[in-house]
Amino acid sequence: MLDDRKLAVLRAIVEDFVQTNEPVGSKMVAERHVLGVSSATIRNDMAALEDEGLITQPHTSAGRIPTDAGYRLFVDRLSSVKPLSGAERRAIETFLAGSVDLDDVMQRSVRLLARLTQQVALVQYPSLSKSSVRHVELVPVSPTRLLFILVTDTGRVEQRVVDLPSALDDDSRSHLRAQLNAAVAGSRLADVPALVADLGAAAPGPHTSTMRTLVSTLLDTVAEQREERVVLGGAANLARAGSDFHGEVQSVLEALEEHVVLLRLLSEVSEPEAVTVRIGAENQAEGLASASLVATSYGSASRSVAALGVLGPTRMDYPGTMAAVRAVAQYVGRIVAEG
Amino acid sequence: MLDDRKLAVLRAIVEDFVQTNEPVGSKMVAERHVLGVSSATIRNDMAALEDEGLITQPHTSAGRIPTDAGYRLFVDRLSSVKPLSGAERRAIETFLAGSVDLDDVMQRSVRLLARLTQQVALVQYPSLSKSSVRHVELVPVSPTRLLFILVTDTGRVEQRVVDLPSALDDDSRSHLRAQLNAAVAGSRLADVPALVADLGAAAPGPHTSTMRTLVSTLLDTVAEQREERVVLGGAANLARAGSDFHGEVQSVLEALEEHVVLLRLLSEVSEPEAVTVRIGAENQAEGLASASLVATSYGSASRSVAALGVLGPTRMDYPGTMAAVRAVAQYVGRIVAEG
DNA sequence: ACTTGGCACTCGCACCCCACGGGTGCTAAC
DNA sequence: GTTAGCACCCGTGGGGTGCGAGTGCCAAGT
Repeated sequence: MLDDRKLAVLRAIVEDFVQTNEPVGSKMVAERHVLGVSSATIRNDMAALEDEGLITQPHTSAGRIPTDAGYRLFVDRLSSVKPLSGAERRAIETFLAGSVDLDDVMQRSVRLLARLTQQVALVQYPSLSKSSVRHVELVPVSPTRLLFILVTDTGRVEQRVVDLPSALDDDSRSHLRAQLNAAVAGSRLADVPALVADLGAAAPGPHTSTMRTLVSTLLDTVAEQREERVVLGGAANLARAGSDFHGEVQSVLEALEEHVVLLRLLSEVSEPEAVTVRIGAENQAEGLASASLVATSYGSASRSVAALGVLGPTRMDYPGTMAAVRAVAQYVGRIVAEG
Repeated sequence: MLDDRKLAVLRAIVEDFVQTNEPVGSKMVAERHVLGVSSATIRNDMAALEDEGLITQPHTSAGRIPTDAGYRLFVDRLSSVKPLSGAERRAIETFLAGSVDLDDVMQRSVRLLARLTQQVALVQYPSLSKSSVRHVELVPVSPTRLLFILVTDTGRVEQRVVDLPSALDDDSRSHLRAQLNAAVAGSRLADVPALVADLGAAAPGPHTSTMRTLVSTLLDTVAEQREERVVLGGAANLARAGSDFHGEVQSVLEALEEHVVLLRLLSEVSEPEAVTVRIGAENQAEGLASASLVATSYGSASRSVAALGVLGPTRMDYPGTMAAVRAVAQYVGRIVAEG
């Protein structure tokens, strides 16, 4: 049904349409690509491709444009990974090199990605649940109040003000801190709930209830809702590509403010080392029906700690974007693993 | 030159135009507002107002719309502060009540402000330079590396990874921390440079160079570039008001990504307790020529610690926006002062 | 069986034209 | 100083039209 030439025609249509943003007709394909057949033949092929639901015409007697399914096929079978230019690689390296802390890395990455792809970039902070505890610190703020600080091996620093049930002197504080660190330092945060389960109960002493408060703070910090963070950039690129979103720029912008939704989307790009592409309606999200997500996870070789990617119109340079996303993910992964 | 009636006409024009988004003509003014004169008279007044540069007509024989100067006059002399509805006050209170830490407060405030005003909201983190040191903490990460944490009385927690010149054992670390805290805890961050000036030099001991490293980290943290942060929200509201920006939505979005620019703008709203309005070209910023900034500072009664506000089209409900900004600033100020 | 040239047909788009109507400025009267 | 009347301006929108890109189909060719 779909012989090689028909696929070549599809590829030609996708490539031309991405480049020119105009419905592409049989004649265009015939003359801009060397397929060795006439426009009439291509017309027939295009009719077949349309029957398969891979392309469509915006209105009768205009050229064809790819459907979501068409892009999907293109991405899956027709696109070859476009290697980055040396200049781009160097740009990535120098851009990320000067980072001073995790916030800085996230911020720089998102800007970099937005600039490279000319689209909206999303970078997720390392998941707490995929990080390990490096240290827990208790900083006094007032006799009955302290700042609970959690530092992970991925560089995240989470803090939380805690109201204590009773006053706490320096020695007791040190003691509690030592206990907490002994229990959880070095462990995966995912395991923390199990590790501290008995800590509140089993430590009878003058500060049992304080310890219980601290433990619940710790658990709360790891808890679902607050554990994930995402930063985004390049929203201005939306305006430039505005027409591609069929006047739905507003709903895309609204979707971007729903970090919860973005995090869900990012969490679905599970497979490590591979760049995932979600095209149009494949994104199960309000307002992103004419948008595509190109994302991948990042981390050290052994484990991925979070995801990053870009969001753009379905009419997007997939090979180029995928290459950029993969490259940035590699660098960010390396930096986070070191830091 | 500008008698009371002419001003009343200007007010009518501003109000109607803000409401309808259509150039308002003399007839409209005559019938929708009770000025006791005929449309012909109003025509004369409008001619005068146009001579003064307060209104203009987008094209010959259309109604008039206010110029930047017209809005300016309206804001300065013609608008009465619109009190918030009880429902709004309650919304603010409940919305901000559940905040758990500073990040949370900032995030909630920005969302709240965006929703109340239907515009882009900007909230600046408390300036480090206007905060005091509550505590400095040194968390070991490896023998030659530690996490430098600075906690301010405004709830900000800044951290920084520091590479040490030599290994540091626990006791020395405690000692250095005690020294640092003794020197700066409780003082204004603005005064810190002076306070630590001699710390590096005057403390001869095995860890002089380590101390020097820490001091320079501390100074760096307070330094201009990284000290200020701003968070924004409600960008989707830009799209809704898109037409007001004369197709310059993109440049507005770009401006929003330049946090440095936003911070400069916010820093110019110095006067405490007053809501500052910058209209159109008064914003000395690329791409914000058709935007207005309504902002104010917030903090406790005694001192302001930062600013917040909203950015919208010049065609904006100034009284309502000003009321919302002021109210949110009051609540946020109170919360930050407590926390 | 596939390919190709030819051809009639279909629309979207850009363009033009013109009537409509809201709005103005002027003038003369009050 | 205010008002009614009036001529005039011009942007907007609807209808008509020609153009051109593109299609689908068919009959002939390989």
